Amino acid sequence: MESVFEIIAEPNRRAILSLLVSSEQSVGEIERQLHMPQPTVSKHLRVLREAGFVEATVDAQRRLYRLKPEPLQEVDAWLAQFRRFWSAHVDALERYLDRMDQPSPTKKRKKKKE
Amino acid sequence: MESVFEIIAEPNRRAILSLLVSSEQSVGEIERQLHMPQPTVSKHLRVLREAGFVEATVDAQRRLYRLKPEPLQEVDAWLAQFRRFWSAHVDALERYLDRMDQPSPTKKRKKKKE
DNA sequence: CTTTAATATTCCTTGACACGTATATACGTA
DNA sequence: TACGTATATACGTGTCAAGGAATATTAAAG
Repeated sequence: MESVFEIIAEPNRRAILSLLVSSEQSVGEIERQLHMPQPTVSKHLRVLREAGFVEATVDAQRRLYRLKPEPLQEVDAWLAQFRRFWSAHVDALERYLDRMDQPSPTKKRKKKKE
Repeated sequence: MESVFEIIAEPNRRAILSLLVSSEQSVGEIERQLHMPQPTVSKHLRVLREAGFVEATVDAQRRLYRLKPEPLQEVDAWLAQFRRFWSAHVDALERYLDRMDQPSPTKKRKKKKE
């Protein structure tokens, strides 16, 4: 389990991360909100913790987990190389649709979305 | 292989995507630049194609593969929910560093949070 | 000090998938 | 036609990670 991409490939782990974005949560709270068995939650949290996605503080018997930004920023950094590419694509599509708008009604151009 | 996250979990597939961001490439070109066996390249391209990450056009015996933006934008959309969070973190860090920077060398530092 | 609550860990099984090797298909050309 | 090139697919294999069930650990409460 080396890369951050493998970590977020697991749907339950993504769900946990999404849950933690609002505020820190205990294991039991995560368990209840996501309807997952407790050992499953603990095991995924362990993976997330060791990969640096979350950290925990002890509160009596509870562990409160919260998000850490760095690994997700790493994903963001990898995605950055594609943003230039797809914004160029959107521009090309818009130019294309603009050209389609003018000509005769025999073309298949459909309605524009609001 | 349902989610886009599982697709990009594989390092060779990420390498292929990064290669294609500059321009379209044939299977053989990918094979040579990434030093991967040809069947491996073809198999990964199949996965990427079926997931909508790439598309191919036929040029004689060659297939020219190029990037499609939508699936990567989907990843970007998922990441969006965390940007608010980590920019808040960066802001907090910057405020902290600002407080550390401004005072004259004779002043003492604030206590770190726990 | 026994019990209950919260979380972590262990063991086992199962399935997915990445790889290598070999072969198949398709196209162009002598 | 036969042949070389480019790409795709089939098959067998090993690895690894996720899930379930049971148990261990730790802390608080009684």
